[in-house]
Amino acid sequence: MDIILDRMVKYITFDPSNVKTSLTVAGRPKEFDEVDALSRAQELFWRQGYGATSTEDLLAAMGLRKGSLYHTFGSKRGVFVQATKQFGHEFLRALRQALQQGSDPLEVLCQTFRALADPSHAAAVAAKGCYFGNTLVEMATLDPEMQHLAAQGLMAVEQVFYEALSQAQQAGQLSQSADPRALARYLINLWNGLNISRRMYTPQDLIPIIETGLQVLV
Amino acid sequence: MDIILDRMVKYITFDPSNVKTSLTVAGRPKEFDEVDALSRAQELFWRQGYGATSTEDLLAAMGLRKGSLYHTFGSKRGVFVQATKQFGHEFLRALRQALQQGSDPLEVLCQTFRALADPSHAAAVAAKGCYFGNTLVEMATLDPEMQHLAAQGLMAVEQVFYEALSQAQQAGQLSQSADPRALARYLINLWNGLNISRRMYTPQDLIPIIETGLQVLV
DNA sequence: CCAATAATTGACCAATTGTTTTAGAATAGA
DNA sequence: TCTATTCTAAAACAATTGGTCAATTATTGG
Repeated sequence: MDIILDRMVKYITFDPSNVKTSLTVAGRPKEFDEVDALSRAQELFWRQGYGATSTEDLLAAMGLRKGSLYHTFGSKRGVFVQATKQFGHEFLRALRQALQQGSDPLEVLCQTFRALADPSHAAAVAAKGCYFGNTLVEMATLDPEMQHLAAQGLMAVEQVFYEALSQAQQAGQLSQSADPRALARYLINLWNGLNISRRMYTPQDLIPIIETGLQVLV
Repeated sequence: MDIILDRMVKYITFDPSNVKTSLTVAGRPKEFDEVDALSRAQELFWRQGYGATSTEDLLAAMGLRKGSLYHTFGSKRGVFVQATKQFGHEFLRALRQALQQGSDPLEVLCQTFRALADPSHAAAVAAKGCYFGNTLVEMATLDPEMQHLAAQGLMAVEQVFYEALSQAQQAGQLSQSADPRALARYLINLWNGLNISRRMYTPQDLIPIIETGLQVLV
């Protein structure tokens, strides 16, 4: 992958004499799909965290042998870094699509929070919670770089919230005196709180918490 | 300890013929203070979590040899359980004292949250965060019993919040239509959120989040 | 002093950890 | 076909993991 990317860069940037360079490269081709393998890793890290996931766990889930994993990703941590980055891209793309497409972004925003108290959603995702939040808590005292990566993810979510709130304000759904940046951060904190509270309250009990939390928007 | 407790129970409940039973018992006495040792363990679990703390880490911090640790606590998990219980008792005692003693419990409650954005507090505790919240996140998918223990701790905090809010309501500081139970849970969620948000924002940036979060109380 | 009990010590343990190595297999380009 | 390159497979690795054990030491009560 890196090799091909490297070639792509050269392909585009080099002078015309090199245009004929192939995008592929000599050598045995990969027998697995990197994106797919990272998705499996993602799932494990999401459910169990980094420390509680062993390399053997990863190998089994990704369908790889040690050689392939270490050749491609360098280390267990390397898998974690790439899986986390991939999750970030996927999650943010989906979130942006949900919040930017509807005609009423404020309503979609509220529904996004309310969905966290939906029992069906609860069964599927609540056990895992927020990938960023989990990683941030686990890595905070162990790996500053990973902590930063997780924090970056959440700040990107903040940005999406901010854009939705700005849009709502321009549409007159939000008081002109409201501060969309401050509200976005407040909502991130509500989000983060629910990542923990979900594990101690029933979906039923989460509803009033969410409604009280969203009160500041109306 | 268990032995002495057992003797204490017998001492109190048995018929007078057994009153002479000593509270101590034959055998070599413990050379370390259990409460103190658990405090050291607590500190480690708090900072690094359970998985990232090895038995060797524990032995070094607690000043014990393997034999003593396993004789007294049974397992690494046993240390975790007891350290967590001890933390719960200590933390809740301190919190109750802070909230129940002042003449203005609502004000103390707000100050408790504002303290989370105090840089000096940040340096000391923010890196570790909330023991209950951290444990809840880590144990949620690994150890249901420990998850329950951590959740219990947070629900006890909820109860302390509830009592402060009820008191404030009776004193007329809170609208009669307010629901102290719902507000207490909302505040627990604010608390839980800050346990994660603290790791991505500066203390400066936490302030408006906290103030917005406390807005529902006025 | 003796028997019973309990705590400490240090050696020992099997299993698992993340990682490396070495040999071979599969491809592209010359 | 030869060479360079990349990927895979399997074995081997040292280190660390959480935990056990037998022998010894310290205490209480009779």
